Amino acid sequence: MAAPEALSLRHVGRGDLARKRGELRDHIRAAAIVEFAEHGLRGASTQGIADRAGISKTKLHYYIDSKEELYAEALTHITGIWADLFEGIALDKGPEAFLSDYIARKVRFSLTHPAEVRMFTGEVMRGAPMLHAVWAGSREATLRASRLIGAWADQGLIRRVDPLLLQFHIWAMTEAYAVMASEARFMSGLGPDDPLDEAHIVAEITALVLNGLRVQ
Amino acid sequence: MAAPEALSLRHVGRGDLARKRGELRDHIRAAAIVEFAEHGLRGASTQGIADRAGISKTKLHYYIDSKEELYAEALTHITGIWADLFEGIALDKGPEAFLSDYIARKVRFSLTHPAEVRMFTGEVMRGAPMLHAVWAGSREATLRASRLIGAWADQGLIRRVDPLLLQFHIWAMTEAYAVMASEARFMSGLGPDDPLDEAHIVAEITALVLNGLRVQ
DNA sequence: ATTCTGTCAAACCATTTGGTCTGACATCCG
DNA sequence: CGGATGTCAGACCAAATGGTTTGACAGAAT
Repeated sequence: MAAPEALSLRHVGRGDLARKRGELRDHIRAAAIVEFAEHGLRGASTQGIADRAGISKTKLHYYIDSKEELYAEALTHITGIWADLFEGIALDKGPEAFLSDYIARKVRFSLTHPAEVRMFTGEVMRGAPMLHAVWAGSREATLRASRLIGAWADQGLIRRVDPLLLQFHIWAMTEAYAVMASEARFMSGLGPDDPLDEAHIVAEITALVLNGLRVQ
Repeated sequence: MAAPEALSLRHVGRGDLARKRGELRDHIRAAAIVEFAEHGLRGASTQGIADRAGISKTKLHYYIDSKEELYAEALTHITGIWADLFEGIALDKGPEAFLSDYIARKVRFSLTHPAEVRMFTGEVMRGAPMLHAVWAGSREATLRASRLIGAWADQGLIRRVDPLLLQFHIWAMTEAYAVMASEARFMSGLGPDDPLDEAHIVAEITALVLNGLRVQ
């Protein structure tokens, strides 16, 4: 197999050791997420992670204890970013404003952080053995959103739907642009590195959902 | 790691060797698909495949040449089933009939063959290096469907949409019930082995799409 | 200067991996 | 019967894996 392209590691002036160390850990995690996204926990190799990070395997193990620990840390890092993404989203401006904002944020994250979404999806695909703890918290947010959607239906603002399945469907459509990005590019006639049209994607999903709910 | 449960291998009377041989290959492929779905090509082990098939590693290698060959054969097998699934679907009965049928078939396949869908999705996630040849044919069908959807819009039967993205979104929603089945069960409060409600899922996706397109 | 701490490469190690070799046994064909 | 062919388990092997040990070097503190 060809050596993977090393991520660029911006040069850090010596003297600021704590910061340098933290940045290197971030850099390693970013490299690891790409490797885990492509090969899963079992298929990922520490050598592959080191190569992607542009460091030796020894240096990698100077910063981490084990592959499993790095995997778990990357997963919680991702779920943390994910939760942060929806801080401060407006819950009280009605279905159209909320759904438009929600969909736009999800699509943007999928396009800017495809490796993160893929690694997460891979973990879910193999039964999510390490995620049930994380999900316990996320389930709360999901149920809260379900009640909100149910209330909209009560008020006649939208057609009555299964709120949980609606969320599944929005997740599926928005995350698809990370998961099956290669398929989307191929079918669209784009090259492997051409950018997907974020505004167009957001507009199409939003229109499908708003019309699908018969938002008033 | 605990030994994976071996798939049941129905006893085959001796004497019918050709049939027995073919059935054993099918049995091995089924076991391999489960292993590949869970661990990807690199993470899958031939020992794991042999264990799942309930045979020795030697016996496995008596029937296959290499892990890669088995992987490729499983992929083409899956795409073959997938193509067969849509033989004879009615193209001329208008959007509602077509979309309802299409969604129902996709959901059913995801629920009855989750490992197949997951293995395929895994391959797509890692850039689908082995699928571009397969996709060349499938792209034709996709473009044909796009023209059909465009014609519906021309006739005023549906709202105007990007036909390609509409297909992506239907794929994403329907395949999600294989890909993120564990997440769906968790969020729904179901146990890991409880069945998902196929009719309900089909109804919700179909309603979202038909309303989303403002089908007349 | 010396000692201590953080950083890192080369060599190394035990285990697991994909895959083969040898040889046994069974069945079919003459 | 006897050989040819198909089927399969156990021992085996080279390579790759995750991870450790050794020791070197740099800079800061004493």
